[in-house]
Amino acid sequence: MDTEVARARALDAAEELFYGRGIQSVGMDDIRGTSGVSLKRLYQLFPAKEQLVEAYLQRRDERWRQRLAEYVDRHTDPVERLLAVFEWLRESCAEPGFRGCAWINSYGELGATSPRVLAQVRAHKQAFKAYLAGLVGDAGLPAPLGDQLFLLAEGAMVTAGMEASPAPADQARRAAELLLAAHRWRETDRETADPGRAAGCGDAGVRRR
Amino acid sequence: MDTEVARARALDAAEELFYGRGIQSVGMDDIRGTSGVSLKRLYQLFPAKEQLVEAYLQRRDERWRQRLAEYVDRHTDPVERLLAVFEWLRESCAEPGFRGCAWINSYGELGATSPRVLAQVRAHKQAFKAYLAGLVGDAGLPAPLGDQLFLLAEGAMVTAGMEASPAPADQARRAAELLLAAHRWRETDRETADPGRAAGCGDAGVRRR
DNA sequence: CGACCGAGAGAACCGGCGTTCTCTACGGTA
DNA sequence: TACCGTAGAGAACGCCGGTTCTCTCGGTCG
Repeated sequence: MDTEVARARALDAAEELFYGRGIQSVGMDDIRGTSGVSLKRLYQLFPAKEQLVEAYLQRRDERWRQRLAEYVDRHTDPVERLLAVFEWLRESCAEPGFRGCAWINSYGELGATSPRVLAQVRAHKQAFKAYLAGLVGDAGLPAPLGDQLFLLAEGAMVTAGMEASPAPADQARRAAELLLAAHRWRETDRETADPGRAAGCGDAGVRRR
Repeated sequence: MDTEVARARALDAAEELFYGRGIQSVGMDDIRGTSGVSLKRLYQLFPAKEQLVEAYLQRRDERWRQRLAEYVDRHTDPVERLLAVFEWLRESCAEPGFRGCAWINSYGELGATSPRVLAQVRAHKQAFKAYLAGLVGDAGLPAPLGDQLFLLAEGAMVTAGMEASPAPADQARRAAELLLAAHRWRETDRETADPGRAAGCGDAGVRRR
């Protein structure tokens, strides 16, 4: 068996088992059983379990972001591209075996004890946040919206996993639409009716009833 | 040592260690060392580690929701009570040793293998969501806002843990204000200018540019 | 054809951990 | 004082899992 094939099978098994059961609940022998790659080969490819975990998270990150980008690229309108993120999320959450965000789960389990895992988690979240920020910028919307949409997406993935339902992704999408509209209204308000308040980007415009 | 005291010390140690390091990374001997409660006593109080975990999550849930309610009860205005949730979240996230949401972390680690843990996690999230729904109802705001604020809060806790910063709680608070305003405007629009669209609660009012 | 290299299967090693057991000491009681 | 139940300290037990080693076998090259 080719080295590349063995590596791919090992990572396939790692993804299936680590994501489905949690990392510490899966032994290297389980990886061997599922992948068909012998222990000897496994340890040639990955000198320790931690590095298999790292490689699993990294490959999943690449694929995850690529699939997201492909889905988003089916749209050209900048606002539709933003909302497409939540549609894609909804599809992801509805897949069988969905169990929340792989990186958040890994963080809860190993974030405190494995610096390599922690680095992978942070890198993934940072990349996702940067991607959202790019979409927000392309739509000519203010940067804080990117962070807010990021929080909605995180909450949706976590909650969809725990409730075993894609409904949170729909709720997040509706919230995203409202936030979009709110930011746009605020921008136009600022330009036309009330330019003096442009500096304070806080809650001044919201509190009044 | 009194039984109640031993139980409390065991749970104190469990909370400190399980939350700080993850559950599977902490052995019963660590609990003993930190709590000063002998192994024999520990197993009299909790027949197995899983039940200590369960009790830890349950007691933390009670305290967590009580502290939240106390913070919220310092306000009387219904809208301020809603926003107080995010202020309290911000304070929680800023505490030293904050490492995200204990229940989300536990879900990632044991949700797939321990039904008792899974039940605790779901119960806690359901209770928090119900509490938010109550606040939203008290403010006379539409129910979907409760779910949306819930997602923001979840995202904020998770992200604050990973980034080791309370900033996400601030971002969530601003998003909450915008969502509140959006829902209110939509309500007034519906009553005054455009009652015919009241039935469709979807995105019709947002898409138009 | 024979020596060698690499790979796979599985045992072996070693430490860790959940759980139980033993031993000792102590405090209360007749 | 003698007895007894209890609690704590720590060892012991069994199992599991990460990692390494051994043995065997098939293919390759001189």
